[in-house]
Amino acid sequence: MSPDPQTPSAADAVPSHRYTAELAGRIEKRWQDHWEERGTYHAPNPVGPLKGEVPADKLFVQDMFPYPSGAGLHVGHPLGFIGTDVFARYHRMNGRNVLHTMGFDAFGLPAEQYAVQTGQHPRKTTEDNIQTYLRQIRRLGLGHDERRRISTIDPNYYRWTQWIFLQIFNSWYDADAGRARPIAELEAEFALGKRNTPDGRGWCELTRAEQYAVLNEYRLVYLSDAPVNWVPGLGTVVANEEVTADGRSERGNFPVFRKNLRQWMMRITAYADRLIDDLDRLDWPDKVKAMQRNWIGRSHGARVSFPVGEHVIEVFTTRPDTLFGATYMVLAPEHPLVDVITTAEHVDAVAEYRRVAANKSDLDRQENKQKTGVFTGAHAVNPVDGKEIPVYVADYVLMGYGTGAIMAVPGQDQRDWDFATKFDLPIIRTVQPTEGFDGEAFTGEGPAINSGFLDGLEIDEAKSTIIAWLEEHGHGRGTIQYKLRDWLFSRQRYWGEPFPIVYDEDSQPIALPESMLPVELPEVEDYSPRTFDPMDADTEPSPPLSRAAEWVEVELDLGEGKKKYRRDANTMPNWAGSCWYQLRYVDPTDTERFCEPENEQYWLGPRSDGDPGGVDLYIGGVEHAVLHLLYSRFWQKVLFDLGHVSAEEPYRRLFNQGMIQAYAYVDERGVYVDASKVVERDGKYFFGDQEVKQEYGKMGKSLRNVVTPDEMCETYGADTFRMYEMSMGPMDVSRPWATKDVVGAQRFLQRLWRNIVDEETGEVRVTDAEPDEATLRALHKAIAGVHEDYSNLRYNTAGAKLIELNNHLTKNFTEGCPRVVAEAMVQMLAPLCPHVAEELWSKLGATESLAHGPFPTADERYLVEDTVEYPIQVNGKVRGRITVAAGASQDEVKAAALAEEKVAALVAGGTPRKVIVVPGRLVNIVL
RNA sequence: GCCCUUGUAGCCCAACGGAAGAGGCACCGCGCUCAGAACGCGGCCAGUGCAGGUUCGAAUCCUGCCAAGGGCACCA
Repeated sequence: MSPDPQTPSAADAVPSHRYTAELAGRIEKRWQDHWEERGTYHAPNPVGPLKGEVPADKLFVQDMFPYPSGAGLHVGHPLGFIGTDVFARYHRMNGRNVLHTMGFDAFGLPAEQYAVQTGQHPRKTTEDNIQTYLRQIRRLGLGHDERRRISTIDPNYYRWTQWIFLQIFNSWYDADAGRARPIAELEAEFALGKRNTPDGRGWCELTRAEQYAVLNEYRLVYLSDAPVNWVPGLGTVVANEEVTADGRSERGNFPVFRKNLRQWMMRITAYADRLIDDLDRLDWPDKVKAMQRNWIGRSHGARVSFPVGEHVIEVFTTRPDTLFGATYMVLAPEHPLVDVITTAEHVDAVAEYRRVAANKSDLDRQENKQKTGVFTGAHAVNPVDGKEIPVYVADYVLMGYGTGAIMAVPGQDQRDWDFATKFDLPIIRTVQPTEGFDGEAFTGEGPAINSGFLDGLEIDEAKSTIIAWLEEHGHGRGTIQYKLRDWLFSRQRYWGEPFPIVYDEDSQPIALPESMLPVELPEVEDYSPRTFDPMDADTEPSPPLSRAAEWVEVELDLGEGKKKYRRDANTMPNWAGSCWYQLRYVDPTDTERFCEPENEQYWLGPRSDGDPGGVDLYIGGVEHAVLHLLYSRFWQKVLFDLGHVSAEEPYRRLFNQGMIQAYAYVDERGVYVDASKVVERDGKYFFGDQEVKQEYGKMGKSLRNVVTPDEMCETYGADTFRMYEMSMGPMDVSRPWATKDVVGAQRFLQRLWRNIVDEETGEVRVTDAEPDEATLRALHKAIAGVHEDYSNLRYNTAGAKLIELNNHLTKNFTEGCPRVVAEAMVQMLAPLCPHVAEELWSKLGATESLAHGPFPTADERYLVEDTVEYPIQVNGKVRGRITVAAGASQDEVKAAALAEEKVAALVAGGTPRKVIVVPGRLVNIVL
């Protein structure tokens, strides 16, 4: 073991039983082995291989699924892991059956990329990384049930990912019933004639292929030829959620192109309403709820039809009440009606405009907010007043939202106002602006004007009136529009779950039967995705699996005798495995089912009326707000609808931990220097003799400011590291890492150790003396406070209360502190610093681990004071103090306050206007 | 541009609408030491981003502004 760098020469001066990093290291290793050998953190299930005695009171705590990166951990990563561990330990000590474990989300691009660089198989690199990761987190003393470790790349795991995919594939959304149902039930409805086929023929008259084609239109997973996000630089398509606001891929930051490709989609839009509405039932941060609502983007409005000759332009608007103010219309450049309605003399101009628009990237469109457009020569008829209004083509209208066409109301919409002023189009206000309004478009509340039969109505009333009118006259209808799109579910990668789908000679997708799962990844020569020039939009994805000819071409008996089929060569996106892993944690070794219903109900089921069920506490970063958390909720709801699970939501309570950031330093050349070697002098920072500039940001290799948990454990011990990390601030606040502050946590543990153990002899130095009143008060106050703090994830204040109590002991008991106090303190310390607590607990004579308690409870007697000191305020300023019995009535306190010498002088015989007595706090006299 | 979050000692952070300080780091003094501190004791340090308002009383509630961080962004 390397010598502690901070005490280079004094090693022999250190008492042999001092709680040093070296001793902490030995203690930690010993207890980690002990826990593992005895399965201390094994949580029993009601049924199945992990069956055991289950207390009714349970707790399921989960960390967001880590990806086992090759770079290893920095001190920011375990923040959440330790947070869940403290919570789990606290509840375990208080008698609950606590499920806490950690597995790995191990498919993904980095392993593939690393494999390409090193020539190693992604499985090899991934499994190596997992071992490294496990070694790193083991050192932190996390109380995981190791039996429940899972990994998405394990065929025994992805077999069930594929199984769930098939469940979704074999379902359709019954909008009338508001839930998913098996596709077989739909087929039965067609067969019985309860439901008409698209062309009206009887179900039996259709060929099998035609029947498949009809059903495929309903499935919750379907193949689509719609435009998708193609990323040549990655060689794969990605989901909308994986495209950043500036039109680049979240991973790799490559340009994204819209391209028509045949891809798998999941019909998440069918669940849009439930995904929004059920947010109200979740204990989640408002921020995340807001982001999901935003992403789903539900807006209420109307579809309105505007005739153009014999054609009809349908628009979506959230402001049907402003229909009388529609002075022109706009089609998106890609709108199919553009070709149809453009008049001969405008054809050239329109074609030119569309050509230019097509070549603009999304970024260009966004950066240039100057309105552009061109007249089509056509006019549409406003259904409310029969007026003819011109139809334009402009790229400020997007094909991807609503109907790709709008009615323009410049009086109430700033974008339309801008366009109208530029093209000299009329502007009619249809909402009376508030007095003094001197802006352009008015978007506020007000009565309708210039709107015929709507005049005088407020916006909401006008909306419902006009919608009723539109529906009555067949010009439109009220509707709801969503921003959410279906989920693009295929990727052209090697390192992911293969689809359990084959194609027959008609290219119809056919689901493989459950008995053929898992469909395992084949070995291939070259597992790299074929990537292209990132800017080259005219490229095609080429999945690595398509090159595994002997895997793709298969002969199977799918009920029609042995036939040749072609496998789907795509793989599932990274998110697939994390959509359901909480269910597998519950039943990790079940070979018959993805999760046994009894176990699911016990750990995840609803606990009261209206409770959606789910994990009791889910901690992770906010970056998954709309990706993982939306997808996961979607899968959960499908499984719920199909009767496979009892919980409607996967994660009942969500908590976002903050990010640990760090200072970084750049020299004159702008090059980052090793942050650990920078020293501060007189408010300036120096790297050697060179002055450097301080920056602040994420921890990372490129900023040269990484601090690892390994080095913290080495230098201070895991318990000190845990203690420090939890006491830096509240869990949800981002804060800067400061290695120099860690020593505070270490000093605390040393003092606590010293209060119980003789540093010279190693003997326990507690006494059997009865603690004095003040000590009992301090103890029970700490107990009460610590309970509060642990259950509310306020570990920083819990830690402070322990320090406070320990400081009291240090000051008052130089010859050893009373045993009862020492014991309670060790128990309270255990969730934060489990190793040293176990060690002290056993030194105090225990033979059982502290993992399952006991945990002290506060005695009310010591929480109430006999006497209370009241500050007396006169007009808000403290002028004196009185001490009265705790049970004194308000009148007694008031009388005592007025009698106080300085106060009486100020009141000087007059009558105060008001005397406020706040029981237990203070008295305020208003003169 | 819109939405959300956060502004308290040199730094990280506490404080049911009720005396601004729980804890840690840094700093200073004294003690113990040949010496040192990862020891003991004690201390220094802010009036809560700014301006208003509500209230007997505001760090806390409300309004506006400023700053930092995050999300969304021509979504009709």
